[in-house]
Amino acid sequence: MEQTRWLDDDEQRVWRSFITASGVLKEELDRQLQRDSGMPYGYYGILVALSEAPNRELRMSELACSSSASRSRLSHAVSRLEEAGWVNRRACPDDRRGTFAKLTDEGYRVLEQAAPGHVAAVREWLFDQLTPEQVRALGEISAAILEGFGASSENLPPMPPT
Amino acid sequence: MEQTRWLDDDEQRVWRSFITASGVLKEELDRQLQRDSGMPYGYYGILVALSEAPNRELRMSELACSSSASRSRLSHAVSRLEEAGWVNRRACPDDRRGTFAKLTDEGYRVLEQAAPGHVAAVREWLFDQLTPEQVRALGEISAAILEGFGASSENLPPMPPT
DNA sequence: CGACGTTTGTTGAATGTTCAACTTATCAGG
DNA sequence: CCTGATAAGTTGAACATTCAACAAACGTCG
Repeated sequence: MEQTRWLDDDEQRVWRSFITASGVLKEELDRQLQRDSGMPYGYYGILVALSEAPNRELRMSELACSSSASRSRLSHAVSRLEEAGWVNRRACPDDRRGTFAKLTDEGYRVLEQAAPGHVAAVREWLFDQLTPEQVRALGEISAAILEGFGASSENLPPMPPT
Repeated sequence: MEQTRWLDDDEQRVWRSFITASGVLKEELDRQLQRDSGMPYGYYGILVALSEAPNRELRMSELACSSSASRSRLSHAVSRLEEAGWVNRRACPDDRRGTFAKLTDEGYRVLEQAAPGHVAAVREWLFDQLTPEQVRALGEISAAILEGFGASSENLPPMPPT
């Protein structure tokens, strides 16, 4: 094995700032959504992905991809969303292994009601803190990180309806 | 109430890229640490914070701050770390409400063993994907986001020992 | 002093996530 | 057609995190 290339002080600072900032931001968004709309951030992403799909439904596997969730997480999450009446499951006719998840009308209404507060929070805590130049840079940086995981910057996930 | 200022297409792309990239990165680090060292990322941060403290111990409240954890989360986490024999609790003599958490020798050894793999992962998935200019920009962007939460860029959290 | 508000830390319940195992179905080759 | 490999989705157990409630100790100000 090779010997470790430790982070120098600058890298150290950047790394800690980044991981802390993204963590705090996500936690605050989670809290905001939970408080105002009774769902964690991840569930919001699932509803958004469904809301943008044709007929507001997707195969579980596609939904997992769109919302960056593991199959297992999605399965559990959809069960909860189904209990809440926001999503329905439907068997896939073509592939008998498959399942469709479909956003219900009520789910869509809940999403419409949740979106403004969520977007306001994203704006306040992210975009309002950055210059236009920084926003552009952040986009490129994020894309580069995703590239590193082999995730094409295509089929990116969640956000507001309309 | 005002009417919502939705994200335009560019903002949309930046936002989704950012939240996805930071999420995937954190998940991969979590998986790497769990697999190679049997602890989640948050626990690693706690051990690092302790390792950097004088005498390798801190008041629970300071530790919570240093590792960006809620009091409750920290309390549960330290209980687990204590069961693992990596951390000890000790009553604070000055303030009888207080508790010190102290990294054990074994805990330090575990941390030493975990750090190289973790740093290698951070380097591979973050720094290796970015130009030096992007790294610099990411540092400033992260600091700006933290500023927005009133968190001074001071007392930033976790990373490798030595 | 002494009452009230604050800080510190813990706890238990509810919830979310992960991992591994499993079932069922599709697909590709022989 | 049959077999083995792969893919889709679910499940349960173990674990982590959140929230609200709580207990105990400070601190302060009348």
